[in-house]
Amino acid sequence: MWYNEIKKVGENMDELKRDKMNIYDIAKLSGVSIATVSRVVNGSPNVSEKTKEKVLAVIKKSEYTPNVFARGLGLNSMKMIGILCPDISDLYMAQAVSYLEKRLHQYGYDCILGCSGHEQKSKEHHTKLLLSKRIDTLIMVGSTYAGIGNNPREAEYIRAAARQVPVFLVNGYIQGENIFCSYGDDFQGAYDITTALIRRGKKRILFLSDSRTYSAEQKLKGYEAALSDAGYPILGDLKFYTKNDIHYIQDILLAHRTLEFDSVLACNDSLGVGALKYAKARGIKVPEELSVTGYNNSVMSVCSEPELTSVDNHLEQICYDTIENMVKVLQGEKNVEQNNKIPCQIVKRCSTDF
Amino acid sequence: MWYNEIKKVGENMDELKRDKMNIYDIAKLSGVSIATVSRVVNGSPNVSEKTKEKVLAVIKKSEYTPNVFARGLGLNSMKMIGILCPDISDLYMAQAVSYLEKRLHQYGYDCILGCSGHEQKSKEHHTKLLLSKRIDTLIMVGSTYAGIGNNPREAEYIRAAARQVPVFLVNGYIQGENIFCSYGDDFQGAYDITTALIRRGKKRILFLSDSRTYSAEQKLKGYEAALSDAGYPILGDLKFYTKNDIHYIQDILLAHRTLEFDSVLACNDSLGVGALKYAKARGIKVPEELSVTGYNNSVMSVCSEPELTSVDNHLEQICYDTIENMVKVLQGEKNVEQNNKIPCQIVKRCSTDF
DNA sequence: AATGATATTGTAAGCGTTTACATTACCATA
DNA sequence: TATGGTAATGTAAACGCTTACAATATCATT
Repeated sequence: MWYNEIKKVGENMDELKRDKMNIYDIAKLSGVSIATVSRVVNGSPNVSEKTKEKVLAVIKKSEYTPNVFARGLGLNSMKMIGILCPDISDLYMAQAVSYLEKRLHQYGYDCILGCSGHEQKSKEHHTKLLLSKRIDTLIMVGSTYAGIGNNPREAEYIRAAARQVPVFLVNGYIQGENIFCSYGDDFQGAYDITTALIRRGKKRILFLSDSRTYSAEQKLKGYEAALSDAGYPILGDLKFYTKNDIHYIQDILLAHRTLEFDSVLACNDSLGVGALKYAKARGIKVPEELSVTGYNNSVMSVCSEPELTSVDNHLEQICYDTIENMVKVLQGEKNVEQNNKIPCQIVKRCSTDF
Repeated sequence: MWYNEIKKVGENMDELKRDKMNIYDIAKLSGVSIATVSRVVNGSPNVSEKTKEKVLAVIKKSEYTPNVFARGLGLNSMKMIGILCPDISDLYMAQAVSYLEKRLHQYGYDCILGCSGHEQKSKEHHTKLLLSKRIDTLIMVGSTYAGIGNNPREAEYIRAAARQVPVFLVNGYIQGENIFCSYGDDFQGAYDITTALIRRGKKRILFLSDSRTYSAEQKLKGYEAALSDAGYPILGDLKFYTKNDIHYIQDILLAHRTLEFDSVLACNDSLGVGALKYAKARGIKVPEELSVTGYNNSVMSVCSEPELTSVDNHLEQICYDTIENMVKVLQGEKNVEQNNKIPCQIVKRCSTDF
C-alpha cells in the first residue's frame, strides 16, 4: 500500500499520537480495512459487534477525529448552514440567530455566520461568499426590502441564491422556487395595536418607522386597515419615517412642534423608546397624555420608564419553524410550506392605558 | 486521463453550465493544465498575462467556484475561525461577535459560530465540535471563570484546546501556551467609578454583580482598592450577588429592606437598570438620593430613565486587537502579545451626579 | 546555430474520506 | 460434505484541489 511507504507508522500507539491520525492509522491499529473504520465511524449496521468495539476502542485511545474536509469532498456537504444577518449587534436579529443556532445544533448542523450590513451590494457579496463555502442551505435573517417595488434587485439576488441551495427567510417575504419564508403576522400585530389605541379614544396615532421593509409595510397596512375599519381618515403627516437612533428620534420629534398626535405606534422598541424620550423632554405624561407602543418585545421595552407596551411576534416560533422546514427540505420532503405566517401578540405594559 | 472518461465533457460551454464545473473543466475549456488554472485562481505570479486572461475569462463565463472542501483537504485549512459564544442574544457578546466577524471578513476569514450557553459541560462540547471542523483558530467570547479557584476545569479545557489551535480570549483571562487574551481593564474601570462616587460623598456603595467571572472579580478588586485607598471599610453586606434579570433585581432589592446604600456600582447595564427600577418602585430619586452606575455602555444604558452612567471598555478595540493578534499568530509571527489589557472609560449620564 | 538562463506550463502524487462492488467468512440446510 | 445464502470485510475508484518536480518554451548571448 502506497500509504505505508509515505508515513512510516510505528506500532506503538503512544508514538502515533503526535500527529493527527487518519483513517489508515486507525485501520492499521485495529487490524481492519479503512472501509470498516468508515462504517464504524458512520454507524453503519453492517459491522459485527466485535469489530465495532475493537475499532471504537482504538479511535478513543488515539483521539481520532475524521477529517471534515475529506468527508466534505466525498459527500459534497459539511453539514454547514449559512446564516446571513445584516446586523448581529441588533437585539432582535441576535436573538433570532441564537434561536436558529440552537436548533441547528440539535440537528447536528453547524452554522457559518455572515454579517452583511444593510446595503444591497454587501448583502450580495456576503451571499456569494457563503455559497462558495458550499453550505447546505442559506438562512437569511431580517426583513426583506420587497415592498411595492422598493428594491426589485433584492428579490432577484435571493432567487439567484435559491437556484444553488434552498433559501430560508426569517421574517422576510419573497416568493420563488426553493425559497421558504417564516414571519410574524405584522399586519395583524399593527392592526390589533391600532385598534386597541382607537378603543381608548386615540384620534391621532403617529406611525413611526425607520425603513421600508416588507415587515414595515405590513405594519403600515395593518395600521391603515384598522383606521379604515374604525372609519378614521388616514393622514399622511402621521406617517413618520426616521433614523433608528433613540436620541435622534427624540430630537426630530421635538423639532416637529406642529405635529400633533395623541399616541405613537412605533415599528420597533428602539423607536418607541425614542418617543418616550421625546415625551419626557416635553414633559408630556405617558400614558395619561400620550400612549406609546413599541414592537418586538425586546429587552429595551422593559428598560424604559414607563415600560413599553410592545408586540411579541414569537420569534422563537419563527426560528423553530424555519429549521423544521429546512430539515424537511434537506430530507427531500416535497410540499414543504413556503409561506409560514405566525400570529403576533400584544404585550401590555405601562406606556399605554389599555 | 481517467477524468475525461468519466465525465463526458462537451465542447459547448452552455451545455456545461448545468453541473458544477471543476478545475478540469476550466482547464479543458481554456486549453491549459489544471496546475495553471490553480495558479490563476490563487493569483500566482508565474503565469503569463495572456494565459491568465484566457483562463479568467473562462472562469467568469462558466461561473466556476473552486471547491472549498478539496482546497481544504489539500491545504488543511478552510480559512475558518471558530467563535465560541456563551450567549449571542446577550447584547454585549453580540456586539463583540459583530466586531470580530467584520474584521475577520476583511482578512478573508469566515467564522463558524457556536453558542454554548454558560455551562461548563456544554462549553467543552461545543469546543470539541468546533475543533472537529478543523478551524484555524478558536476565539472565545465572554469572561472566563478563572477567578480564585472558581472553576479550575475551565482553564484546563481551554489549555487543551490551545494544544490544537491558537486560542483567543475576548474579555477572558487565562494564561497558557498558545492562548492570547484581550480584555478591558475592569479593575481600573471599577476603581475609577468607585473613586468618583466617593468623591461625591457616597459612603455606602453597593457592589452589584451576577457572576464570579474573571471580569467580575476584577471589578470587585477595583472597587475594594478604591475603598481602601480612600480609607473606607470594605463591607461584606454591600457585595450583592443576584440573577441577571431586571425585575428580579428590583424585587430582591425591595425584599432587602434593611440593606442601606447610597449608590450602586452594577457590573453590567442590565443590573444597573434593575437598580433603577428598584429606586423607582421605592420612590427614591436618582441621582439625588441614589447614584447608580452600569457597566458596558450598552444601548440599555440609554433606554432607561434616567439614563445610566456606565463604563465603556472599548469592546471594538478589544475585538480589533484580537484579530490583529490572530493574524500575526497565523502568519507565524513570534512573540505576539498574550496579555492585552485595554483601558476603560467612564461615560457620564444622568444616574449619577458627577 | 548552439548555449544557457529564465519564464511558463504540464504531470502526477498526495490530501483523507465514502462507497460500489468484489471477496471472503460463516452457517444452516440438503 | 457440498451448496447456497447472508453477513462481514476488503479493494480501489472517486471527490477536486495544491504543489513538487519535470518538461518545455522563450530569448539574449556567444
